[in-house]
Amino acid sequence: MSKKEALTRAAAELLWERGYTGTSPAMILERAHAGQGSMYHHFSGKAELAAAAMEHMSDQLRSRTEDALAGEESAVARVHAFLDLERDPLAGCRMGRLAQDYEIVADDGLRVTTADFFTWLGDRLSAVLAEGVRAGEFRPDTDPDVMASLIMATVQGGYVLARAHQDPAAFRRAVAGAKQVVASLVVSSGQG
Amino acid sequence: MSKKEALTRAAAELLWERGYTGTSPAMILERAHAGQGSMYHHFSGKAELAAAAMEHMSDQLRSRTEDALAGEESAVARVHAFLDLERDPLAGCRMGRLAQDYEIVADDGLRVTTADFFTWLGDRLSAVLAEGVRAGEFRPDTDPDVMASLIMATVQGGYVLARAHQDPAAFRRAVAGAKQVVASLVVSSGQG
DNA sequence: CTCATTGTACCTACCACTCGTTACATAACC
DNA sequence: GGTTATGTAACGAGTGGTAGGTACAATGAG
Repeated sequence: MSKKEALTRAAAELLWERGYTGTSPAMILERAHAGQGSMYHHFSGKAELAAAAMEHMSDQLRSRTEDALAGEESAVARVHAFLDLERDPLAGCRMGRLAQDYEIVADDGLRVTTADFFTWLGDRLSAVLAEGVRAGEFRPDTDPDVMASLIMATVQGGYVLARAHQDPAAFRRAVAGAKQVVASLVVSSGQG
Repeated sequence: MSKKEALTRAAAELLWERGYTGTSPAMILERAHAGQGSMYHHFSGKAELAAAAMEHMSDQLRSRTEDALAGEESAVARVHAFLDLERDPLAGCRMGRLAQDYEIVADDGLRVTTADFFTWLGDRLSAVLAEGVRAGEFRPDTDPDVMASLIMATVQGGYVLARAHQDPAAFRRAVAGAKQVVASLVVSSGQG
């Protein structure tokens, strides 16, 4: 693994654990077993390294998410698969946590990475839900965009609650609610 | 206003804007027009001042929330009133954002303030929902705890999405989803 | 030899904090 | 009444350490 890659990985880990403001170049260098020169050779500074790390994380998340949302099963099954993805509630969402960081939001170059991720995720969820509506699986009055927002927000909010309580159950409870809601949209169930 | 109060207020503002890690004593002193000695006279350090500021914010939020959740209207109306409370989506939730901060979570004394707030909020929402179920307003199979979690998570997640996109509409869309869900639990509407 | 890569030394600014000090109010003594 | 204790509030200089970065020399593959 090149030093550049080691730096990117170390930065990604630390951004996840401590956020942008809470991560110093020194920490990254130590974890990557690299000297300062390496970092400032490959990257113009902390912000550019963070941007690379964020792209890395975003790619990971997209591929994991796509694994759940693609496939041949029903739309309900795929949305549930998304909600059931293995997550670490106490660690938080790699993208969501960064969106709470003042310096990330202040630097448009960094913020846009998180915004693009959530735009992509919202579009994907919305598309799957819309498919489900077209297939007659979901009630016809289902609003895919609003439901996609609700699902994303529930997951993100679940992380917040779990961290506050230091209890993964808080996350699971919120996600359970989202699953109930999705299930209640299904036409064939006795709810419609 | 005493310097102690000025310091607490300034700290509360800055914690909201920049988080715990991103707020330095120097910033607080400047905003409070206080000298360093004042701060270390009234508080043992940054953590204790932050704790006081967080209590202050928690009290504010509880009173605003209670205004919405109390009252004589129906349970649906009160939950909707809670969801419709005036908020600043781009600023984020005073408590929720801090729960994302590494140093807050690492310091149990600080974290517990956020945990207590969300415990209280969850209990209040759950109680209102349970009332609604008992009154025959909500479907009898409604799970008040899970729905309370879902509502809290949606609001918290809405903040995350709004900050990522730098667009309050993202928050409103998530909350609109929550309101639809609450409405769908109502027995008398044509949905049951 | 050359040039991308990496490490060391150094720099300025800021962080969180300690400490000695002054300002001012009330209380106690003669 | 005057003046000396006592306690609280407020101030800012100074401290050791770290943040984020620059300058430059050493290394090593082609």
